[in-house]
Amino acid sequence: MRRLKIKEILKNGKPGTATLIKGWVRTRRGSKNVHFIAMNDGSTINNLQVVADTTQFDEQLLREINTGAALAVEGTLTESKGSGQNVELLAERIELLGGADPEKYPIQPKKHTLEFLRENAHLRFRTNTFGAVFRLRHSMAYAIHHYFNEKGFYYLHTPIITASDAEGAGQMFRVTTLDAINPPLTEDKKPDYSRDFFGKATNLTVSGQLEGELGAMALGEIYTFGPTFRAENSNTARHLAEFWMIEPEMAFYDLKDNMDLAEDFLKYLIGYALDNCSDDLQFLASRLEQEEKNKPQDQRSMNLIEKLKFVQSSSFIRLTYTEAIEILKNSKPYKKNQFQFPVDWGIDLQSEHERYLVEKHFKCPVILTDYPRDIKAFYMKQNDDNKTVRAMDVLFPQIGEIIGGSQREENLEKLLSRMKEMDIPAEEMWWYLDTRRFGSAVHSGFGLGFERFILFITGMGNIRDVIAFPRTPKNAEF
RNA sequence: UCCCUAGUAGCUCAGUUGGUUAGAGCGGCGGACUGUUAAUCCGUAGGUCGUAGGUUCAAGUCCUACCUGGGGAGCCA
Repeated sequence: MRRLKIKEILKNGKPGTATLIKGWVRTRRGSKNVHFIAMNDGSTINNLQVVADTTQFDEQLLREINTGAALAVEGTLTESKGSGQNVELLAERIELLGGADPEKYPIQPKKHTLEFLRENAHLRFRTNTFGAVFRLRHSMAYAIHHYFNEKGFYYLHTPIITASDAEGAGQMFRVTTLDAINPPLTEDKKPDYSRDFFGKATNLTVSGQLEGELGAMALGEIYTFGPTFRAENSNTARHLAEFWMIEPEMAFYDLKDNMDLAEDFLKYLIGYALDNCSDDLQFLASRLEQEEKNKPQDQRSMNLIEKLKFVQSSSFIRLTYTEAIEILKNSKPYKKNQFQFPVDWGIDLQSEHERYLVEKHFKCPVILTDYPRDIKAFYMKQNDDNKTVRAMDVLFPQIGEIIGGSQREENLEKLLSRMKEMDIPAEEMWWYLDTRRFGSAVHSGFGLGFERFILFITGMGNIRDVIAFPRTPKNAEF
């Protein structure tokens, strides 16, 4: 008999059909005559109830059907006599595929804290919450590829190992095969990377952007979607040492085209989740509502699904950094001295400033543009005012910066002079600069932190709970 | 990395100004129950109080260091 997925049975199952399922026991309740087994196979958040006539099965077998055990169940689909489900599986044959010792199995049919489940990350997929999170994560990854494919973008695989550390996007992880205790040394007693595997010092990538630009300047529109590594000692609910990033890069796009794409892209993904993941979203939404009940009234936030619909239907507010500084200087918290950090043109905005703009002033996603060039990367297009660059940051409520991007500097001389000012060795970047030497053109791109986006979509609070096996300082378990 | 905070049973927590045999709920185990919905009811076992030092007649409780988690900040996606 062919195994059916529970998702399919709950959707299309006809009473009277002989059916085989395989999955894991969520709960078992029993009485003298009948046992009820809630089965989940990961295909959906919903369980299928298996009904087993106690007298027809071996007592020892029933005893071993504990939470966490893997079973194959063959039987007849029937209309449920109880409330709570339409159909259930009347078991005729139950095979214990793998038991789960109830004294040792850590996942109980009760509410666990997210912290505890994080320590059991290998088993947390078996909970409703993490099942929902990881099905959503998959759907969003799929939707991202679908979106770009429909728009004629090409998926470009940029390297994971890179010799350039020019971008300066944070500390990098060194990749080496040199002996850690006795590396070959140069004359001035430093590790001799010329004798390393690649003949030079190499690291894990912090961004695929620079290589992405090379692809865009021939293929037109590309995107990368791969792992990214930052060796920053960041200990927050929004940072990972290993995370996934989507970086589209488009020839002939100016900053406005870039913003239009970013906004349309985010809204498409939200719409895809609403249309295709409603069971999981519904579960996460009600889970969040339970949590919100413990908070004081004024700190409660919008229902997850309402929030997604709101962002999907709103026009993101676009304004320049300079305008944002004006708004902040005229704000109540500024006048009452409630900001912890100063507000002045030229300084980088702090989270408290971004949060004020997004959550208090506009109450809507915001795209900030045209930042002072001194606080932004070398490759950003310089404005004619000689002070600002064509950068854009998309700011979301609670998450903060979810997208960072810019129009790129396509003028070779301007790019070179900026690199010189910032002490970036142009010789090592010859390949990057060649795009400006040969057939240069206006182009733009941005980076979307995948996990930060999944935080937004799922309403989860900690980035370590939206990636299967989080890598953070002092944590590389599993 | 900085500031704050926490670590007590498998899990979630209580444990008074330091004072005798460390408590509960859930989970586990045993039993009851003709269809349950994280079932219900009765019974029962289960603890080097994060680790290492120190103060004290006496430390789960006070002090120091370290480890780990959480909240906030910085860096950023």
